[in-house]
Order: sequence, then C-alpha cells, then structure tokens
Amino acid sequence: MGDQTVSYLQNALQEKGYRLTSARQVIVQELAASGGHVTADDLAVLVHEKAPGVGRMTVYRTLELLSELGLIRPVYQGTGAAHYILMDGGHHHHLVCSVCHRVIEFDDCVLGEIEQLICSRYRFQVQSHLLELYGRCPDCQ
Amino acid sequence: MGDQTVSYLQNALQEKGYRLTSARQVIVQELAASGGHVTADDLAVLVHEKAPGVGRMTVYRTLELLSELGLIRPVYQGTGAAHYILMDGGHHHHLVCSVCHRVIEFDDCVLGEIEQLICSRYRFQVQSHLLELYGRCPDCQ
DNA sequence: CTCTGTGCAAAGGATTTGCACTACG
DNA sequence: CGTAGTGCAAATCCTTTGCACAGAG
Repeated sequence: MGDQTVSYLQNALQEKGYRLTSARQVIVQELAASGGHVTADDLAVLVHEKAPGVGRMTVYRTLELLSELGLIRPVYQGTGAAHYILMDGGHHHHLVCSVCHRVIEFDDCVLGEIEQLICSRYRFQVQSHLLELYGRCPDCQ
Repeated sequence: MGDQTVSYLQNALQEKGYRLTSARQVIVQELAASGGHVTADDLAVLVHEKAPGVGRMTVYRTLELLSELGLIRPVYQGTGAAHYILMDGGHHHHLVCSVCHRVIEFDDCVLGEIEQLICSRYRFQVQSHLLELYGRCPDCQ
C-alpha cells in the first residue's frame, strides 16, 4: 500500500489529463498510506496534518474524481459517512464481521472455492456476500 | 421477489423478537415488490401510497433494522442517498455500468469463472469488481 | 497566459434524535 | 398493561455548490 500505489494513482490522474497539484499529491499519499477504509473527513484530517493549507473541500473533490476514474470506491461500512477503498489493479475484497464490524482485507483473488478458502485461511465464518462487478453494459461498449 | 421474500423477511423479524407491526408489513411488502435498489425516500413514497399513515421515519428505522439483521444492505450507487438491496438467501450480485450507471441484477452464483460467464451471458464487459463477504471474524465466533 | 484546481462559506440533502403517543403481544 | 414501535419536527451530519483567487502546464 505504499509508493507503488501512490505513483499508480498519480500516473492515472495525469494520463487522464488531470493536473497533479500539490494538494492532490498529499491527498493521494495519505490515502495510500492509510491503506484505504477511511472516510472523507478522516482523510481530510490526515491531509491537514501534513499540509495545513489543503482544505476539506479539496479532499472531497479529489475523492470524487478518483471514484469517477474507478481508482477508489465509496462503500457503506456501518454508520454515516462513506468509506473509501482502494481498487488496486481493478479489484478489492474484504471481510466484514457482522458482530464487531471489523474489516479484514485480503488480496487473494481466487474466484473459485472462495468461501472455503477464506474459512480455512482467515478462520472467518462466511455468512453472506456481495459481489459487485463494474464495467460496461452492452449499450455502453 | 414476491411473497416468499416478504414472508422470509417477516419471519426473520419475528424470530429475532421484533414486532411485526402493520407499518413494517407494508414496508417489507413494498421493498420486496420493488425488487430492491431503492433509496429510503423512494421506499417511503411507495409505502406512503399504500399506507398514508406510515411516515418516512418508520421507513428509515425499519431499513436500519433490516440492515442490522443482515437481510438487506445499503450500497452507494452513484449520487447521494443509499440504495438498499435484498440479500436473499445470503448473497447478492449485480453489474454496475461505469458509463450509464445502470444496474443489472443476476442470480447466478457460480463463483468460479464468473467474469467469463458474465461476459458471454450478459455481454457485460467486466472491468473491476468488489467482493464483500459478511460473517464472523475469529474473535466473534 | 489560460484554464483547471482551490478555498471559503453557505446551501442542500439525507439521516438521526427527543419526546409524547399508539398499539402489538 | 407494559414495552417496543411510531410520528412529527428539529437537529445533526455529510456532501455539494457558487464564486473569486491561485497555481500548474
């Protein structure tokens, strides 16, 4: 979740023609450093510590931009504010405990026999799941 | 998405010791009838048409309750308000178009070779995905 | 230089809470 | 009957927007 993520995000921004401002650099750095699963406000605080000049609005707008580009995703995780997760390499998986709401990330993308694997590897008792696939529908290709 | 969903949800509520009030009955019926993917406000309007006495607050609170019980899930889908989806039988899958944001539901739960299958069956070009697994972590079992 | 990006403050929505009242079990 | 559930309104929280200014390319 370190430098490679940072440069990946920064490159993606520039390749799409967006400017790599100092504010965006800090935001992306802190987002990557946090490993994701932060709210916009959480991130704004982190960013503000590193770069006091960067306001909360810019964080919101940058997150929105990264979301549009498919680089991150907002998800509901318990209460209130949206949590943003990194979509490194186009996919993301995590386990959400239905009791303590703890979030356990995992990178294994073995789409077959997932649940058995999760159960044995993380000792996580899978009860249900949500699989969201993003892409282009027939009309939009 | 019909009567069986309704009775499933209603039974689940009662088994957990929650009262099956007339307001909750209508809310669950309309939620099931809509097939999910509605916002709390959307649902409040639907419910209000069928039962004018039921207020928006009750809809919010019922959705929150159903979410806690793992029967439905709030998800971000484009702008603003949370959309609620039915977690029938413990799982849910859908395709989200990155261009028009259309949502295409599918029931096939073939966890192997999913993407190829989706591509050939729905002509949906999968670009990325998010798989969320819900259950109990080691500490909470 | 020009146009995108930023910051502030204020608006706009969505969701939650407090409290008195109703009705399920 | 007693407690969980409801309705209303107001409060709260998150997010978006308008506009003048600053900085990247």
